[in-house]
Amino acid sequence: MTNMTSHIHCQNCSMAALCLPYQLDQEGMARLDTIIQRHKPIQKRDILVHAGAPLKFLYAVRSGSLKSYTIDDNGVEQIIDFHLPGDVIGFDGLSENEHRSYTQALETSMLCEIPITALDELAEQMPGLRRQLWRLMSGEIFTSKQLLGTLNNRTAQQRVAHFLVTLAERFKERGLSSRSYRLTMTRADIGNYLGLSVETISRILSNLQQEGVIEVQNKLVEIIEPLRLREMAQ
Amino acid sequence: MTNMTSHIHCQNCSMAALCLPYQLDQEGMARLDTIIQRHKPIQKRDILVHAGAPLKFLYAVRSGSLKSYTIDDNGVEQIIDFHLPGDVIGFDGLSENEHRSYTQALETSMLCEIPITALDELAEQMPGLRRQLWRLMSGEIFTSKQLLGTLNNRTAQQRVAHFLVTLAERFKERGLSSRSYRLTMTRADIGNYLGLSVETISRILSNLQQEGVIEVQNKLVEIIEPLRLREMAQ
DNA sequence: CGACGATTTGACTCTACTCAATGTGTGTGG
DNA sequence: CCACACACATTGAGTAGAGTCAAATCGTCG
Repeated sequence: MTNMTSHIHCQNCSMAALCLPYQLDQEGMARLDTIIQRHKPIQKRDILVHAGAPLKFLYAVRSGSLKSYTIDDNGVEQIIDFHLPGDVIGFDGLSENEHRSYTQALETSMLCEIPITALDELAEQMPGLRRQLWRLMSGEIFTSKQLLGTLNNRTAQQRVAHFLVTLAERFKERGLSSRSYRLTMTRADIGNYLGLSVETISRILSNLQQEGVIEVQNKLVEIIEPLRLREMAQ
Repeated sequence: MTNMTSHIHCQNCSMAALCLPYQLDQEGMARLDTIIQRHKPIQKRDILVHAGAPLKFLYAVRSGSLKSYTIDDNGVEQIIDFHLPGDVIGFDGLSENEHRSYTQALETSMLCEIPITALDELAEQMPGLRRQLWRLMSGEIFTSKQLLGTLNNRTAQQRVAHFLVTLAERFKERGLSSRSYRLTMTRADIGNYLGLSVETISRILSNLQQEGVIEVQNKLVEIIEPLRLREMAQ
């Protein structure tokens, strides 16, 4: 039997428009494809990278989802990101040549492995790739600063509403339903990320459901009134 | 009379180690220097860049300090960054080719203006410059995600202590005293940045002073017990 | 089927906010 | 150089939103 993953290439990956290949021509995509390794699937709870480990690869998410977190001086986990297909993991480590956070799978996930040195060489020759790398990093800078503003000066309800809206937008970009989706992270993860307690997350999801804005069934979320939810996020 | 600023070059700039020229050799620095314009000094309250304006230049701070902020849908200012000498402003705009935030001087400040297109061309030819650009962007990604973790799940006192410690570290990197410094931003700015009210900032600075950890005299801060302050930031 | 982790709900507490009043500094114009 | 005005900062009192603690229920994976 042939390797089932052997036919996966940037050229036919549905996430290409969000990922490194964005705006590359056929030849550029083919060149990028040659340096990329397909990583074996990782299982729920598996740790992809450890904070402090040397940064040899960036990883692009092909399917599934992951969370990144740091461990602070008190040994407390602090989630800094959730990764969906098309996201590139590891940019925060480039400055020190080592990973700055842990990244753990929230479900079985498939990844592409991109060697940094080969990527640098390719970026030298391909202005389009260089621009996309800048674009991705710049976007990450903006969204994390934006998030800062979203969390500061906002109530618990606004934060949760913002979280749900942002997830919906991200799913939509990925060709998935922005109306209903599955949360692969726990309530505790969401609370940690938003700076709220588990109980508060649970209560607010219940309230939003009672008000008819969303339907929640365990991990499944359905957004009944997208506009109202968006207003609540302000 | 000759232009007083004409003798300022990357080669003799004291901020070179923090800025774009880091780890470039003499020749590389000279090449970088040719594309950089010295911007005329900007005065307190002047706005350097407006959100939405096309991104033509990055700016490096040579002296002084600035704040960056967005205006949210409710017209409320949200400060996302304070810039000190050596910092590069504008990375968050690369993804959309326009500035994503406003940047305003907190005091009279001197800036270097770096044309993006020329920088891209130079980065193509100079691997060291490319690496430093990656390093700076990556560092910004890390610190803003780190800050997220610092603000979430932390009390007002921890946030303020963290803010003071971080400023001290940044002044130290810049060859200035990490023991005493002047806050160029108002208490309201600090509160906005940390997600706290002006009153809370004021009260906490008073408390820290009463406990003998710091001395505050208006804008002047002296850190009496750096270790204790650092502990309080945890 | 059983055990453990995740989630929900309730009761009480406390931190940081708001509102209000007063004090302090800075800068401008006469 | 001084006086006045305005922005900035401090301090106090009362309040509310989110945290903590506790207990019950639900789901999932051996």
